Amino acid sequence: MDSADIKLLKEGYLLAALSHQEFEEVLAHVSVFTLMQNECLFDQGDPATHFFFVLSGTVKLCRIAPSGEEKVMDLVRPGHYFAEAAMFMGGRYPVYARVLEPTRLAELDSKYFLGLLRSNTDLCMRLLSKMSQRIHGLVNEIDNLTLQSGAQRVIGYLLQQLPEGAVPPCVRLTVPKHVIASRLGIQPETLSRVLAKLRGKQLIDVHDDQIVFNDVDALRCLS
Amino acid sequence: MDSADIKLLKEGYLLAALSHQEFEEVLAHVSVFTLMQNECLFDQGDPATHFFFVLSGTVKLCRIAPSGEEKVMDLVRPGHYFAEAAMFMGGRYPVYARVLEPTRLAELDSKYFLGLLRSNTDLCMRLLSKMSQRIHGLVNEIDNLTLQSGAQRVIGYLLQQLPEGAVPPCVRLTVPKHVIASRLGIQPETLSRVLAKLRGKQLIDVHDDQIVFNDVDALRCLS
DNA sequence: GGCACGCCTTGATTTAAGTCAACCTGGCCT
DNA sequence: AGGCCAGGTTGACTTAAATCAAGGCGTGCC
Repeated sequence: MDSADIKLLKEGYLLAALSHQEFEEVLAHVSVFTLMQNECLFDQGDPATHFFFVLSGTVKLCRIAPSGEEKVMDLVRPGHYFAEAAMFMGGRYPVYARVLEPTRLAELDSKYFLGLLRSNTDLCMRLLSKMSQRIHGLVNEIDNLTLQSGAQRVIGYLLQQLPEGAVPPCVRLTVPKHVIASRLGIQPETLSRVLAKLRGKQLIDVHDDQIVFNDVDALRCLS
Repeated sequence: MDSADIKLLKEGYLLAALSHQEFEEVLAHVSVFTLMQNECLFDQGDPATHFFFVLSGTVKLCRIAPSGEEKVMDLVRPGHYFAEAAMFMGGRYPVYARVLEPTRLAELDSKYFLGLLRSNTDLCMRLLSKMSQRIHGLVNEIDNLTLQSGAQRVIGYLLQQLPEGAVPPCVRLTVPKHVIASRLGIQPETLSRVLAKLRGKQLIDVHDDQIVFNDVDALRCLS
């Protein structure tokens, strides 16, 4: 664990509220390791003994429905925590976690962290706020899934990925397209067709995983 | 505000962790009032100065999409809080709230309650747990909306409404059908057709808002 | 090299659900 | 009573997306 890792970890919202001393204590309870592509971190239904922070790479959180079909619930990128909700539940992981590429993770002990929370009210408040935001985000996602068409969801996703100052405006898809499709609740074929149609309208150019936006405003209108 | 109200309020998860004395203090900051059918409690975008608890009746939480379409996000029944997430955000209500029938509400001051939280860690922990559960619930709803058909969602909703020990197994729909349809992300016509089809298969009997289940196991298989 | 495999694309077809429209019913109003 | 309106149902039609099927293309491996 190098100093860049430590900086990243400290900036994550769960630990940002800690005093320097508290943070050092937490560090002593963190273990860092790397998983290879496609390795599984935990299975849906495993006891939630730990929660995690992504240092580099990408973690895919998936849920398997009773029917056997599976749905990508989240793609966790560097600088973000995951599985912390399961910690408060004190139960089991409601999803399984697999890495999409070689991924460095920090693993934190749930019991230890719960103890820490009990002794730090401010931290609690920040957490409450963060979790509200997450709820807000999920509510928005439900919006998207019910009130918007597949094409609108694709455009919304692309615009969301767009970095602020990019000139010309473009994005690089950092995960396979079929993963994006699942996240948007559509089939890979449909995603492919939507992109083809946008390309036909000259609104975007697609070269493999590079997407250039020719008319951001027009796209924004469509979403 | 009678003793039944007070009991209900105290059993709600937000206040359950309070000591008797703290609870009495909170009571002094609660105001109770009744809204008539279709009255609006707050609008989407209003500053989130209060959060609420339903003593009797039903509150509909709706979100209006940029396109102008609207979607029922939640139906809050007696014994449940709502708008507490907005309190932690410290911003504005992301939904509007309207009552579906004459409804008694308890209104709590956000600033006061935040102060209380700062002085009570246990309460924080309970809240964190509850909010995790809510997140869990929303994740499940996203499941439903993406990998289940409309018919499956309808069946799932009906089974969820089914009281434990009802013989014969039946439910009464306590809200208008078009509201249920919106909540399930389908059109009223589709809901009507799904129910008609289930009736055709002898799986249920429908008499207005009374629905009798003829074969719960078969339904469970279909969901 | 040549073959297999994963990922993506494209076309043809099917299906689920939305839309549009007509109609029925019961409650409510003057 | 008569008329009106909201809520619900049903039918015909349209549309969006899933499904099925084929083929392209790059990568890795024997």
